Amino acid sequence: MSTSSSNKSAQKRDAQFVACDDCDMLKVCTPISIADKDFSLADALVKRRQPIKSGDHLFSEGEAFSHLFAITSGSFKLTTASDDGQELVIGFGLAGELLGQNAIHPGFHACNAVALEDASACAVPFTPLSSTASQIPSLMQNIQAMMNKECHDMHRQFTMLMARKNAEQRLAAFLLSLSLRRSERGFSGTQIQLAMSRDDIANFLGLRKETLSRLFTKLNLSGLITAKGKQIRLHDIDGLRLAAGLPASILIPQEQETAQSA
Amino acid sequence: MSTSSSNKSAQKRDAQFVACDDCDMLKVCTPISIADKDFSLADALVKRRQPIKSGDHLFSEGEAFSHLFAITSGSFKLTTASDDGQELVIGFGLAGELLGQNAIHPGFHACNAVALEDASACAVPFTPLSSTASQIPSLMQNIQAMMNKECHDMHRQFTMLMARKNAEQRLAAFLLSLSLRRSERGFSGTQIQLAMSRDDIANFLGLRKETLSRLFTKLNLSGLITAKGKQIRLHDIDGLRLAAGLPASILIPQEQETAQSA
DNA sequence: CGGGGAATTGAATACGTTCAAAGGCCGTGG
DNA sequence: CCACGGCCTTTGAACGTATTCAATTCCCCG
Repeated sequence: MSTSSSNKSAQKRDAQFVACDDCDMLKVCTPISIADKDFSLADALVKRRQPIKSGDHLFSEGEAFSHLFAITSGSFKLTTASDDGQELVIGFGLAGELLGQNAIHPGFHACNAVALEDASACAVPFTPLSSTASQIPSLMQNIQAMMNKECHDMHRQFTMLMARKNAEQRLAAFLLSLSLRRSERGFSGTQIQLAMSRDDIANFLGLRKETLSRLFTKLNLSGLITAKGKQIRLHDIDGLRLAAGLPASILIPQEQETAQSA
Repeated sequence: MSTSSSNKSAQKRDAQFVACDDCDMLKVCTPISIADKDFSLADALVKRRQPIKSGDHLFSEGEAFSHLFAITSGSFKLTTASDDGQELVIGFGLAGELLGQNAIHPGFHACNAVALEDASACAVPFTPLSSTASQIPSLMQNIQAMMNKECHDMHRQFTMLMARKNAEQRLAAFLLSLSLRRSERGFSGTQIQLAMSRDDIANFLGLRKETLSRLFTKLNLSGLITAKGKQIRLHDIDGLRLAAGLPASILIPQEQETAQSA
């Protein structure tokens, strides 16, 4: 849908959109297209680039699982209700990333996906996908691997990021994680326009917004970043890694393992 | 090794062992036995009740994945090296539970499994298992479900238990989790003989041993538990749930979802 | 019975939270 | 175009919780 419209804003718009090549769903979409005689099966299955308005739910906690989603633009926060009813932010979904995959097993969504800004997503209905997958081992494997990676990242994230780091380390690690995830999709890793509020970040990191605010100020003063509202610029990645309590990046060019996906 | 020895201690010894009926591997073992003409295929595949000495590794970080393990007696701690080389306790494995399943996907173990006491485990070689599984859908599904449950528990554990609870809530939640997991295998849920040291618990909970010690004292004084060394007695489950910041248990008889597997 | 590691206790400190207030940004309406 | 109001963010000060360092006690094992 968004591939139409005027030429004028195309430049700017495309900069925010993620190409299929940069999308995590590629490994799902491609086998579908190739395997079937009809080359456009993927197109037939996938509802491409559905718009979601800021604040709207892509899916909600408890909802039956039906589709896998690939975020093609915008971003989402993943939330769940805590035992005492508070909103818990348990992650963020950025353009190019997948959402909903951890609902495959239980069959229902364990969290809400709320658009942090106007966004769009491709929706892959899972029933035809899984029946296709059962005939295409590589597709099944891709889906499996995807879910497992997700699981591992989550585990690592909480083991490392949440439990044993102090406030400053958490924020530094969070910014680095965002940076890395953006880089992986072809966005700038040093110039970041945050979509989420300080509250959401604080909630996600298990801190208070006041604490988080002080930390932003501190990182600003130390020269590691320039944070002006939601515009963040990272000046010193290695310095941030140090501040995050992570090993220096020099030795690990492709640091898949140490990267926490938020 | 421990299956031999005198008759005298048999009674006591068996009390610590887990029967196949109480073992998480049952769903894996049973389909193998049934599916094959040779009813004893499971026996042929599974290396039953291998002894592991206290302090020995069932598997180690980085090691190639080859077997699924079912703990038939004793217990293990799961550890990994943190970024700065410290030991991080990321979980515990109790009798009747599975170990190694989260190594299936990456193909290598992401953590160490260290016996906290003399233990024994059944080892299921994964290659024949997975080839068997590809012919038996239900087996494959069971393995899948197993891994997914693990993933969810882990996620929930860290989301809820680690990140946003204070020290007292963490300890209370930890004790409740142990209690529940023991109950599920037919062990007492109120009388617990800890296999792990205070240090290991503190490490797991992201606290200092001194803090943990003070908390044990506090819970003792409040009458919720009696902790004398590694002998723990839980007196008031609902009180503990309250202390853990969890909703009361009354409404949820089978609280699979709220149970954090440590 | 003695040695040594584990566990507990105490006191001072550091870190994050809480409560309170001020500042800044943005959209609405005059 | 500016003024107003609301919300998000920042800053300040007091407080509470967990950590740190140090000393002591307990308990297991030889």
